[in-house]
Amino acid sequence: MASGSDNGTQPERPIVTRFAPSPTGFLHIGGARTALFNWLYARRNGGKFLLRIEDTDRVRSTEAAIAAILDGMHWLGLDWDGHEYYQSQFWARHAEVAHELLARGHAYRCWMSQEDLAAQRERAQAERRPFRIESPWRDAGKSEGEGAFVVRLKAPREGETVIEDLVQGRVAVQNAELDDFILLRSDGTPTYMLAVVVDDHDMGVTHVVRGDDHLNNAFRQLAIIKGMGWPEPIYSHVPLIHGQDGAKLSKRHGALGVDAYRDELGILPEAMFNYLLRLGWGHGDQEEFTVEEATQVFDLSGVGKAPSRFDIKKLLSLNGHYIRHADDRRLAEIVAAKIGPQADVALLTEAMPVLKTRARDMNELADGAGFLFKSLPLTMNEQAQALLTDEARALLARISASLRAEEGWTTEALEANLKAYAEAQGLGLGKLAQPLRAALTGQTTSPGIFDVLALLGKEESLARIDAQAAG
RNA sequence: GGCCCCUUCGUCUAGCGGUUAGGACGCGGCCCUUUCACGGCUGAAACACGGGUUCGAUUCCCGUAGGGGUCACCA
Repeated sequence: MASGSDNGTQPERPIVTRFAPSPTGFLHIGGARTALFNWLYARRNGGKFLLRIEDTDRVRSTEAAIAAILDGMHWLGLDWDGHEYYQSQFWARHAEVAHELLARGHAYRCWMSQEDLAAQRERAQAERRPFRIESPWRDAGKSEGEGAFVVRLKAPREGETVIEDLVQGRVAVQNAELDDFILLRSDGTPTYMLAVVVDDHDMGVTHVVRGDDHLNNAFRQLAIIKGMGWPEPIYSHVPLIHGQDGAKLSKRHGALGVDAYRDELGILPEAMFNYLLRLGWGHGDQEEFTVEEATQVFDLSGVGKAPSRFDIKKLLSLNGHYIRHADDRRLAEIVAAKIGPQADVALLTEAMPVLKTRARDMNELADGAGFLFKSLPLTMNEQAQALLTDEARALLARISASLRAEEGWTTEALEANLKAYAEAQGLGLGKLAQPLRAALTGQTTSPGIFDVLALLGKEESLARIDAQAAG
């Protein structure tokens, strides 16, 4: 089978991928999909999938965000190998590498002030030429400046850097475009650019799968990797996910954490898994994938290069599909938690087969189950109220009498009973079903009326009917 | 603006020189039917544009337009 599982660069090494979120927010759709692709690629190829929390930004990183990310990954079934890594633990190592680069002549100390830099930038702007930092310290040899300094990479200026990206294909950039970015800040702390490279190397990461907003960074990072003489990872830059309007999905743009999809929108993890898998990736005409199937056929070479839009309608549709195929007891437990203490898991489980074809998310499912736990007097919605005309109430009274005589209170017996009654009265079934539905549920939509009767039980059914019956 | 990437129905996608351009979501219709769903059938709906290359381009190349990403002592 054709496969992008390796492009020949490091064929001997076992595959290691990683997901490296920064814990400044919750696990968002885009991050979840990146994690999913990394996980699938590792699982598909018998490799390892690692998790590294990029908590270098101590101010913005929070414990709550870390917990939410781990929780979201557990929910989606994305398990990582070994313990999770924390980038902040490796500061000393990052600095060590920076000094190694210094020693090798691939980096230099720079005493340029931020003011000097701003002036340089302004001048470039005034002359309408692209700005690229030009530090006088790049080739200053052993000379030293005064006070605080940063360590900059001495980026190559000749030639070009090429990446054979599993998703993007061959991408080349002129080295003249690269700048002497900062490795170590003036307070001695490492920048992200240095830290990722060092950590990925130290963790043995062979395949870097991430959002394509990092594509440009890859060229810079490669300069560090080459400077250290380390093996180059194989990159896969996955296109970003956009919102319905085509704009980048962001926090202020309706992006939610996966926990919100679970708790507020009532999405099942298998639906989210499947939706994310199919967003940006395809495998022939297949729409539905079990986790097992996905780990057998997923390949990064099947990931498209264009960004894709998040479509809640399709997610919901898939979710409805998975609800219909989900275990009744499991669904009942989730619904019971939404309904509250009056919910009865056993009854919900029994009702689930006729409930679950009518819901696309767990909230709808809970709403649909609501009638089971109502108590008299029932609250009627407007349409139900309108159905209960005097004529209908009179009919209910007669049906009540007929039903009272029913001994076998099963769906089948009730169906036979009511059909016989309707026929005897020369009425269509619809004539009695709707008033019954209104009386029994307070609504005009519900599962089949015989099922409703059976689920409610004889006593409760009759009580609800009698409450609306007249004449 | 510089650099990089992208462009098949409204959306997610299949396609990898020759197809009636396929599937899914959504939308319309029909069937099933006690309501609403589910399910089944069916309809409308796309190769951004312009040049090449070729016997033949959705497919390969180059432009144009449009979209996206990135240009920090953030990650």
